[in-house]
Amino acid sequence: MGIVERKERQRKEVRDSILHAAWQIVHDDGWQTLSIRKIADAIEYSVPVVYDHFENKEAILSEFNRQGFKLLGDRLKEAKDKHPKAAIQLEAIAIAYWDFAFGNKEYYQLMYGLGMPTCESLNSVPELSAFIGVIYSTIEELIKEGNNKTAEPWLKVHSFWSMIHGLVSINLLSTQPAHLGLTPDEFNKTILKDFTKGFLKGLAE
Amino acid sequence: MGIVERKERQRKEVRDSILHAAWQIVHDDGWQTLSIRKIADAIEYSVPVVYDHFENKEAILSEFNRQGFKLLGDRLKEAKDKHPKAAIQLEAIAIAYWDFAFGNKEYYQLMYGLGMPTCESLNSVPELSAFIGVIYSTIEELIKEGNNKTAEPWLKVHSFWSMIHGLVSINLLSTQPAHLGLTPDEFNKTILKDFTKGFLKGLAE
DNA sequence: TACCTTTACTAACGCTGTTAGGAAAAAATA
DNA sequence: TATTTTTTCCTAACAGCGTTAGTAAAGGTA
Repeated sequence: MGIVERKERQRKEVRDSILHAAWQIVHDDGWQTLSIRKIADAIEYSVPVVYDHFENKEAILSEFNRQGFKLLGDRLKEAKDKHPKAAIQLEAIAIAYWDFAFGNKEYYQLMYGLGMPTCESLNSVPELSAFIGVIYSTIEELIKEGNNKTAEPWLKVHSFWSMIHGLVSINLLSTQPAHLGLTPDEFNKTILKDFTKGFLKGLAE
Repeated sequence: MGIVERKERQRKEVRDSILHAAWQIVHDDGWQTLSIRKIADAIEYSVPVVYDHFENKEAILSEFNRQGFKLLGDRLKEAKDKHPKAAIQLEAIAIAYWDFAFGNKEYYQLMYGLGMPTCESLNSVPELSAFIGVIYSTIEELIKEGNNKTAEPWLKVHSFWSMIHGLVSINLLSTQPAHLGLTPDEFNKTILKDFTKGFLKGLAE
């Protein structure tokens, strides 16, 4: 008699409906508004039932976190496998990464812990343009000095800023283990200098 | 008679004490635990007093957001002004940026909206290493093909990943305006390709 | 039918941001 | 100085949150 099987099946159905409802809420109103009570309401069960399937709210988020990285990995692999040469593969990976992030903002935000309280900002902070200005003026100067006069300063500024911010934020989210016998700080400053070197070469042509 | 002046001074004192208390809480236990009640408790006033000085919690965070960008801008300017040549200035800026971020984690996290619910992770997600693997294998292949055999794949992987993530997350936080007559998407994909090109050059030596 | 296990509920605890309304203190006026 | 007005500040509440203890009902077993 398949009683236990049916029970297991029903259990899984409820679990899936929790994830489905959660995703709907996140999709509609963002991670910040996701709550256990809303999920319970959506699946037409009481609150403690949710806790029979997930230890706590974080466990639900973890599930999506995993899904997100799985999906991203798959997309990168797909993009890579479309081309035979590694050089072209790398660009395809970059584009695929970009498309994933913007085609699945909810996933990406969760995966990298984006989306804190004051996130509307960035645009509305006057101090931001002042700090960008420091980078801008330096790069402007470099273009003036170099041979690559057609280089677009804004483009280069964004590239430079992005690189550093990416490096920083990845390291702020997870404490990297030691690589190559270097401390994480040494390792990352090596990346920083390596990148700056390549960046300068791109400006000097 | 300086009654209004004294009142204004006292008002400012309370306002400052709110910010001071808030900063202490954030420094001790992180942004996630900051609450109006805790602030009120720390300044030995009741909750509504806080609302006499800040419209809401976000206004307090905005204040620190501004401070953060101001401080970052100043640090970058300092670093820049220590050197005469733009090329060296740029590296100094990169290092100063890094040092600011890790010397002022609280500011940086707020400024870039880092620090969501499931942020312990990144390390504990098995799917992450799978997705990194796709990038790793491609770069490994490129090093094998190129002339720069001593290039460190891990270093390059982190550099590549950081660049894309930085670009993505900055664009997810704020919708960039159109630059150079390109849509933001076009603009950023140009950066992406430009960066990939330079990156490849660095691998080929 | 009597028993036991599973399932799902109500109700609570201690938090959160935010605000309405009233008491007390300070200042201004008479 | 006494009275009135204004400012200051607090208590208490609303509505929401994650989480859990304790209980009633339903399902399966003997």
